[in-house]
Amino acid sequence: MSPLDAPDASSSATAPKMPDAGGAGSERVRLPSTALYQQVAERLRSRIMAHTLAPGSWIDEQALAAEYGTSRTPLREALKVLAAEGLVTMKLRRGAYVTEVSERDLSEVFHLLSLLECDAIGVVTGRASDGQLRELEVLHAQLEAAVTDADAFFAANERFHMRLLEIADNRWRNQMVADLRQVMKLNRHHSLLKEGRLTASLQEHRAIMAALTARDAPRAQQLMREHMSQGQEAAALP
Amino acid sequence: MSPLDAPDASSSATAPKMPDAGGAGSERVRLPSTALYQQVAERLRSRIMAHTLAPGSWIDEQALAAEYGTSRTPLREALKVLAAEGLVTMKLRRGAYVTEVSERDLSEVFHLLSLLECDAIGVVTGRASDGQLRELEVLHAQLEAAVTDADAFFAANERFHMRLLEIADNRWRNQMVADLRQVMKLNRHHSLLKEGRLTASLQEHRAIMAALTARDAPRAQQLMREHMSQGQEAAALP
DNA sequence: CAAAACTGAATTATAAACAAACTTCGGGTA
DNA sequence: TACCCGAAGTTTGTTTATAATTCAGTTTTG
Repeated sequence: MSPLDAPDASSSATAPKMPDAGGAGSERVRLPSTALYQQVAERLRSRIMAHTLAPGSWIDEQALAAEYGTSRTPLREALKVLAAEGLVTMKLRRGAYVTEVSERDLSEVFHLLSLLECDAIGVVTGRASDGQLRELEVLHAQLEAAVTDADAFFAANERFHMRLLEIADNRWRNQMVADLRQVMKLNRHHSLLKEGRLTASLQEHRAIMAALTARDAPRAQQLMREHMSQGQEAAALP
Repeated sequence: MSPLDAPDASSSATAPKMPDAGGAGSERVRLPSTALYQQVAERLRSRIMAHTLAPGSWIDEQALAAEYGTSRTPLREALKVLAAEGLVTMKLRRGAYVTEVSERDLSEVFHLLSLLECDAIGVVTGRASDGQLRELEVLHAQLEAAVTDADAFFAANERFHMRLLEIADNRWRNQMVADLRQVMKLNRHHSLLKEGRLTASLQEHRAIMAALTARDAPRAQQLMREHMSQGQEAAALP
């Protein structure tokens, strides 16, 4: 049987109850819908992405455990997970620090992302149903509508790419892309919001969408490759 | 995926002394050159690959911890790492079981391996030094010499592919390929040793090597694609 | 005066203990 | 006979404690 994936999507925004460190709650109602180490991992990811935990900085286990109101064990388990994702690096007997991505790392990650997404879009042009293409058109329309709001544009862009990958429907590729995108976000200047870049990105998306509806796989792949390349150049410079 | 591994793989001069990992004796080694959870993870990987821990079987934490002479804590940390690599799957409140790879999973993994290795060989044809190509020729010669011994052939094949990736020199891709290959090995019948397949694989390698020395990137990629495809077909059937 | 070594605190790695939850087995009832 | 309910046992998740190691500050010596 295929292994069932835990329903805990990485975007599980439902943090039901934060374990209050004060312990004032006399109610013993506990609904551990997700493992504690996963909640801790998610919170750590957020802080790392927001650069509240800066790249290169060491992670103080007991300080963070105290802040989250847990013991060190779930936090250490979460650190192992994040290390496997590449977000932190573990040093023997010295703990974990937030991974620093060099310019070269960024280039390598972009290269792989481009490779994987180009492959994905090739699969999609060949296999997607008309309804799924319609779905992508809807997401693209959201992108068009969000041209004035950089944050909304970024979010819509991410939704489009993620949906594309879901339609391509390769569990392992999806996981790899998710991890790579996380690593990419470690970089300080992931600003695809340079003024000119935003409209340029939109036009590239428009062309990609056209190739998709035309089910022109080679063209879609080529356009995606250029799109990713442009994105890299926009992100590489400070 | 764990992109950053401890640099102990390289020939660093620091502590090449490896304490016996199987030391179940009462004597405690005072020089832990590697973290205990990593040793446990390595032993678990071996057992999973050897199918001593069968796919789909649940993992008994305290039984394994007792067998390894450790407490449950390092074992649980190792399980988290293996889960991130895709070797085991964690179920909330029910523990971990060895991941079962379906026929479809295998196909997906092969697809990605092909994609990544084709890209790698393309990079290598463009960037490798003459000395590095010579190195690959040596490894290929080992492959030719091992045509009579299936195990030796398998090992030489792995060395060749691994060296190719090292020369391509993308840390993140290397880690991804390593993880994917591990997952692939979960499958029972990874027998690339069907009688005809072995010599066919050798000939494919010969052609790939020729394209490499000729620095013909498109041809090398095409040949590698066919090589991986053949390998998949050979492995897919029981 | 500088450099090496020693001592102390702080932090990590591991182990053991505790509590909650899922599973299993048994009994009762429709 | 089949199904529902419940308690005991086993297993996981989390907390707490212990041992070992690193780092910083100080001292001592050449």
